[in-house]
Amino acid sequence: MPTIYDVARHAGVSAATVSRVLNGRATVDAALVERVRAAVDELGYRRNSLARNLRRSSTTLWAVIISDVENPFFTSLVRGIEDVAQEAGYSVVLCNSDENLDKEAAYITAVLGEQVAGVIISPASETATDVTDLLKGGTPVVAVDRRPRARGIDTVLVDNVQGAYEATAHLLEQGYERVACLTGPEGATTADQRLEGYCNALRSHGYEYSPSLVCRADFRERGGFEATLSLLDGDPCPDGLFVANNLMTVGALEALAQRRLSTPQDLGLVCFDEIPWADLIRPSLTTVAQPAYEIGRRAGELLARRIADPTRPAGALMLSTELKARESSSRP
Amino acid sequence: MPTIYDVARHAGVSAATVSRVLNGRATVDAALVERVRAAVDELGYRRNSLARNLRRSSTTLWAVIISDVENPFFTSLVRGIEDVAQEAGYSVVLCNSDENLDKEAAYITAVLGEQVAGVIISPASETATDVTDLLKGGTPVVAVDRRPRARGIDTVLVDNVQGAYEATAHLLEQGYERVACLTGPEGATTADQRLEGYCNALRSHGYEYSPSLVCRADFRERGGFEATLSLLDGDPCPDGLFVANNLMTVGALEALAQRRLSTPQDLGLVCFDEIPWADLIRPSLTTVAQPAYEIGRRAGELLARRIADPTRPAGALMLSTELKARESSSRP
DNA sequence: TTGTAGGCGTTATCAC
DNA sequence: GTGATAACGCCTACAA
Repeated sequence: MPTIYDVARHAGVSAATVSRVLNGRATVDAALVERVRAAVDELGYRRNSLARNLRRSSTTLWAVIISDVENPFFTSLVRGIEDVAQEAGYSVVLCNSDENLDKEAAYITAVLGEQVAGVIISPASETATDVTDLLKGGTPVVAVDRRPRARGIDTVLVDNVQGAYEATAHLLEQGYERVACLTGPEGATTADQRLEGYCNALRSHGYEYSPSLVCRADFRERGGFEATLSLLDGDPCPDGLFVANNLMTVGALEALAQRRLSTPQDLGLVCFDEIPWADLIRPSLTTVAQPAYEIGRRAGELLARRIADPTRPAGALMLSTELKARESSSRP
Repeated sequence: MPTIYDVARHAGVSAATVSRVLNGRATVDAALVERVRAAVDELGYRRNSLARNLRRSSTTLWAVIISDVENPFFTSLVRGIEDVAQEAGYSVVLCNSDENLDKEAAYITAVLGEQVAGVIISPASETATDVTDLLKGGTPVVAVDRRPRARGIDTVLVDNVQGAYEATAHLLEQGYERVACLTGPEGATTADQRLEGYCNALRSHGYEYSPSLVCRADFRERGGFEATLSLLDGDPCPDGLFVANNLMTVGALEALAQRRLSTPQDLGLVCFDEIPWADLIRPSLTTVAQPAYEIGRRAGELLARRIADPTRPAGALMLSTELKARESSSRP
């Protein structure tokens, strides 16, 4: 692999001049530029990013720490980030935390050593995720989806309370009277806020909150399946169900199929998170769509801006969800 | 940020010794090890990977170049790669080529400069994708999903011909008589091989190949939608349809819905690629499942092995698909 | 405008 | 077993 010195020798200039041409900063005599470019082509020179990174003590890498790339919500999110990153000249390193705090902490440490230019993280836990090491190290951080404990971090969220409110209100207004809520684990802000929205809707529509109509699971398919079965076995038996994320909804649908219950006749169903196949299943599935791609884009833009100006005050962005009423919640 | 020299001073040893302790290669006196570790903790020292990378002229990064993370097939694939990578101490950089050769080429160039430890690529084109630069630079490469032009590359594929054969044979054996095939663009090996399997099945079942029952699209939803409509308008009108990938199948389902045709009564449907919601739609969808996660794992393992021993002869792995017969192809 | 020279933080090669 | 020292390849004051 030729170095910048080989190019310099070949072009009859100094290494500094080659560097200047390559980086296009200072002005260089047109004739020299020409000779340097020719030498670069002839030798097939390519800049060694490792040396450059060390010298500049920074990389052009963004780390994205999320729980699981196989979740369509995170997939779209990552795509949004990646598109912005590419426009801004960064690459994206993927880190699946699997909601596992140890894995997440290991990634944070690794990312510190790698001197990534920035981090976008969906904190596995509001209370236990610790990004202070990153902040201390001066690494720009943007949080998405969930609010981090540390303040002063750029954040992109959706209005979970409002989204869950609309979902629940929609079911109540369709005439369902015993609407249950299947939400995520305690301590996850998304889970708690969606439960809060559910409660608000009950209250504002004159219904009483019943603990036996609320169940928590782990935001995964298996958990959704079991939790739905237990809700169906409860007393009172729900005639409506609001599920707080996409994966648990898959489990809920399986539970309903197993019990031979159909929507919207036996039970009205609304799910938080847009689902690619919501329109394809019969009956089609009513969802509270999160703008996942847009969340990713905004997070990427915030990160780029913070990298450019580390002193700017941190901002929190809250995007809206959109209720997409389909068949599963339309009371016959 | 403390450097290795700060640690050395603090522990009263040389930088070389600190390095030895940190890398655990050479044997160091137990007492010194202790002092070094204490100094590391006290100072909160963390290795600067940039300097290490430069010195060793290598990184612990794998680049994964695929067309789109939003495609569930690639998502599972990436997950498989990522899990192996983590076990082996590597991180994964994501590169979406969008099936765009320029973007792909740009990533290949970038990846060269970054001196990644290895590359896993799903080539956008068999003929036009050029990985020779990578090979010349000595970067280990593993191809997945599609066969690259250059030989001597580790490759993980599925048996597309066999999978498509089974899909088509299944439809014919169910009694569908005018089975159409919607495949991908010419030149994509996956598209061509799946078409080949379709043709083989027709022949072995005594049916004649009819050009008007074959249509090519771009492997995307929109293309699948339009191609399906044109197939339905063709003569003869198909009573069965084999769609060569997941995204086009979404388009096909939309086209069928628009025409108010239902499976399996009006038309038998089988799709290549497993689909997360295949079991949830009604009627459920018959698929030819690719072991996407497994492909990713195998590719990761091959890459790790090649990095360890760059001289080992390249191997090609072919995994099997599995026909998952569900309702959409079960002739009433 | 161009060249010289020093150093980014680490690891590997020497002597000791 | 340990310590000094020289790179790895690039960028950037500073000097010319």
